[in-house]
Amino acid sequence: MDIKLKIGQRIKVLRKELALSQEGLAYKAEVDRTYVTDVENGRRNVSVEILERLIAVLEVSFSEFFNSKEFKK
Amino acid sequence: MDIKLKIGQRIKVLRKELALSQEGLAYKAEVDRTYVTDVENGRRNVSVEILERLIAVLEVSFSEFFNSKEFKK
DNA sequence: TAAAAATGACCCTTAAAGTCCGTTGACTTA
DNA sequence: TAAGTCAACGGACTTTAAGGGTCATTTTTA
Repeated sequence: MDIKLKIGQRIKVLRKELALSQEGLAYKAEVDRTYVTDVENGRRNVSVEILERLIAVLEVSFSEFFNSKEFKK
Repeated sequence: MDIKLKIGQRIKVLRKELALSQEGLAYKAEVDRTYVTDVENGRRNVSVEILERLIAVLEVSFSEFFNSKEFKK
C-alpha cells in the first residue's frame, strides 16, 4: 500500500481517538482545513515538518506514530 | 533539535553502517547527490515519498527508522 | 604529501507542496 | 423545514521541495 495512504489512515485513527474533527486538527496544527482531508485520503505527499505538526496535535511521537504494523516492512 | 536534522543524522548513521557514500545512497534512491548532503545536514524538509526511497536503500522500515531515541518524545 | 574521493556550499530552475476560496452531500438536531 | 457540523472535492493561487550545475573544502588513501 502507498505510504501516503498508510500515513493518512494512521492520522485518521489517531484523530478519531481524540474525538477531533479534521477542521480541529487543521486548526491546531496550523494547516489548511482541506489539506487534512487530502492527507487522510492519501492524496498528499506531506513533508516531515508538516507531519511533525500533525502528529504533535495527535499527541504521539514520531516513534509512536510509526510503531504500527503497517509501517513494519 | 530540529526534526530535519534528526532525520539527517539518522540517515547518516544508517548510511555509514552500510559503508555507503552519499553519492552511492543518492544513486540507489534516485535523488541528487547534493540533495543527500543537504538532507543529512538538516537543510531539507523532505517529503515522505523521498524519505521512503532513502530508508528503503538503508534497509530499514519506517518503524525501524523512527525507532531511535531522538524520535521518542 | 599529493592525488583522489567524498562532502559541503551556493545559486538557479521547475515541479510539486501547501493555502485559500468556494460548493456539495450526508448526517444530526431542533 | 431549517440550521449546524463534518468530510470530500475543485480550481486558482503562492510557496517551497527537489533537481541540477559548479566550485570549494575536507577526508581518505596510495
